[in-house]
Amino acid sequence: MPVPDLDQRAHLVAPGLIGCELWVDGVGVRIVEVEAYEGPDDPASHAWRGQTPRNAAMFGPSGHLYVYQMHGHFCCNVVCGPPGTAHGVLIRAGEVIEGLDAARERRVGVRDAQLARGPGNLTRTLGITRADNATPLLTGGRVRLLPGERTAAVAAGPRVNVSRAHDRPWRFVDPASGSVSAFKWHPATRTPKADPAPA
DNA sequence: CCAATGATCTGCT
DNA sequence: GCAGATCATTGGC
Repeated sequence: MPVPDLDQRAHLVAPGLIGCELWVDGVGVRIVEVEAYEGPDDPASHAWRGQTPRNAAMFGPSGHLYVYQMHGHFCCNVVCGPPGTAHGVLIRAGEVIEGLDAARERRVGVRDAQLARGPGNLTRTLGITRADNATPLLTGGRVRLLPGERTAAVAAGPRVNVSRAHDRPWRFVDPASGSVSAFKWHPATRTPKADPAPA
């Protein structure tokens, strides 16, 4: 699975990232779950309302990392899309394939399969922090995005814990992996059926 | 300056 | 499976 062309739109890049590898300081994971966020066109994106100090990295060149902190956890995105479009792919989960000892040390009492299951857990396992925001992924820095083995299949579905734009199936997973989080609707919008009161 | 929001995680039932 | 904790960023007064 080669690293996809990161200048494409996020929802085209996202499925191509499944099976690729993310390495930080000797710890490597195989990406098994991602979500696409398409900047100002996407109500669920941090970039929807335009550029702010926090999301500035997403407006920068593709192939860089966008790290943000929320609820006391870090989440990381691969910046992609045509220049200036602020598209990004959130890395939601991965399987640790190298550096297991270091990974286990960072997450004591957690089963191997869920060391990097969930965005916040993944960054903690890899040791990614806000200091890695806007770091380049393709030029041999501390954080590197590398090609990996091709996966048997890639499944698409609605995004997790996003309160808007559920109709876009921009969550991509490797269905063969045990490190993928369960489908779950956002608490505020979990009712798939149209809630009443149209007019 | 203050209050609300949010791409989450963990623990308990 | 569900409710609560917890923290930085944002928008408004």
